[in-house]
Amino acid sequence: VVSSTTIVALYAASGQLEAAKLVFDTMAQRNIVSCNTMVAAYAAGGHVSDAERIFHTVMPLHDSVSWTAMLTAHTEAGQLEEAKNLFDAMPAPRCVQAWNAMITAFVDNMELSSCQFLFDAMPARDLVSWNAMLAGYARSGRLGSAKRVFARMLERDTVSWNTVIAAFADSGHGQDAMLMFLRMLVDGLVPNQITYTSVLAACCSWDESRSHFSSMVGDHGVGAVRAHYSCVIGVLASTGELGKAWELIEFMPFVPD
RNA sequence: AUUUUCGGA
Repeated sequence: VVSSTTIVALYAASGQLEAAKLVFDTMAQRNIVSCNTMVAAYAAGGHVSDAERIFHTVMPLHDSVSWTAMLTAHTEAGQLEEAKNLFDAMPAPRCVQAWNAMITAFVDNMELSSCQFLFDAMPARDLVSWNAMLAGYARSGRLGSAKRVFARMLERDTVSWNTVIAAFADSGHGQDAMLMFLRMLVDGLVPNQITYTSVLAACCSWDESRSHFSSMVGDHGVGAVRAHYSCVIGVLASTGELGKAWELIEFMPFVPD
């Protein structure tokens, strides 16, 4: 059961929902973990009714992972009301992950006041709760509130930093994004592919882009993806260096998008 | 072995 479940999870993680389903359907036995894995797989693919079928008719018992996975299925499908109902129907005590999933459901629907209410009401908050709240304010463009949340965080990880850096970069505050990036490095956090998507977009010259690009690959071992090239091309376009931009498009090891 | 937070799809 364990090895089959692992295979289901691996297929799901690589987006091969059909293969995951095939393995799950042909398993000799299933337990709560394998069912949870399949519910999560359907959730990620936006297949709510299939997730519900497993949740309601295949599984005899539910644990907190089952409930949280099902809640996420509704969120992914844009069903906020159903997500709320499921959250209310969950047996207490609800795990922190369920609270976090519910906060995310409100974030996806831009209901920031409900997010804040849940965040304040939950019995205990972890780093993910803080990051979810931060992402809510960042995504809705409420930079002031985002900064306030960030400042109040006692612990920050790469996700937290990525969220604020992206918030600044996306709102045209490139300088602030770069400053936050430097603070991130000073704090000893490890930048990843997502960090650099914002950092490269926040650059304002070819020299700056080039220096961050080589530091990305050389110092931090982050592989360049097409999005990184797109950011640099965007910088070149914004500075009017169209010749260089075209040259980079031809030079980059990706099909242009 | 499974669920919650950041970019992209």
